Amino acid sequence: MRTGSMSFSLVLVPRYRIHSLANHWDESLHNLNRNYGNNSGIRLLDSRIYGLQGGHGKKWTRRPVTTKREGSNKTSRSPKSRSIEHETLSETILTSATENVNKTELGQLQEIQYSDIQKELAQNKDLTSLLTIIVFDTETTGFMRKGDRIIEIALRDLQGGENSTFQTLVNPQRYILNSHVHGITTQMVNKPDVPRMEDLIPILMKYVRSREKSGGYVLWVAHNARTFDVPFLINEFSRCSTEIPPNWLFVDTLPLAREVIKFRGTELSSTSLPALAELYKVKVDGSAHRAMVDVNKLAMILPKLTFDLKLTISDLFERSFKPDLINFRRKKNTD
DNA sequence: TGCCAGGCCCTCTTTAGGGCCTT
Repeated sequence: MRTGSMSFSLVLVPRYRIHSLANHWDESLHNLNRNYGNNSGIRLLDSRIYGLQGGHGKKWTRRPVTTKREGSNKTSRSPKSRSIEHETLSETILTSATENVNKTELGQLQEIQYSDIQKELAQNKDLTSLLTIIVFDTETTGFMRKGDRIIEIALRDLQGGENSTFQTLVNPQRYILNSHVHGITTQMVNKPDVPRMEDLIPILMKYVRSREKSGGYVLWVAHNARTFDVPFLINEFSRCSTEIPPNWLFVDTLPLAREVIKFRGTELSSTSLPALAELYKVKVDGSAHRAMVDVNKLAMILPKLTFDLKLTISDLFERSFKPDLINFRRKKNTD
């Protein structure tokens, strides 16, 4: 098991129950400021504390590939299969027969099923008791979904509390040619103590499960998530024959930044993460383009962004998407 | 020979083109 480069943080405040978006942001921001203001509030823990020995111990169930067809980036998951997943979350059963469902029907069912989830949660007055909001970021070997690989992943549970962050390098088992961007070199990741994605995924899933509420959903938030982080995540899970849990939903903050620029005008020079950080006067110590640094930036930007746009948790949730609804279409769509 | 990222948004407009955003 390659776990040596993984780390968790212990934020020195107790966990608390989220009552509202404002409370949620305020508390999270407070924790983040407290811990990053003096850069001393986070202690890195030995990964063994979290019990990371299970990767080869068969503690986790690998699920069949359902996110990608062989030789294609298009999703192979059908709504029929998803309905099964909703019923038996831990035992996904897929058959080749699901491949034959009419495409139009599939699209309609996808929309219906997902909107049902959104409706259910959006109408739930105690939405915050069901949602875990995780800000995340990935560093990769490049921009190409097909060929490039994730080499670092970091995430922060905005609920705070013990072990609210997760960060690790990932061994892509290849040379890294864009070290000038993030400072992560081939030598740093191609080591026995750096987990490969197949080692990491079960650990990551167990970590997220430890953060999520019973019967709840996990809202993953990233900047440009829809066309960058999430497709990379989908491909990595697919390569490892593991399915992204059906209760994971994703929010892209890039469209939110575009909305802000409409009424803020030239106050926001662009919709990039650095521009947002500048607008909201967010400063985080650390190397730019390292995953946890960008996670902490976005974690501090998010409450300001939602405040500007007057978004509630329900609003944020309604803007979320499921990974299997991402269009893996070619440029100049040939569908 | 064809591929080389791709979804979204804006503009000189949508039967299109180019820039932005992510590494």
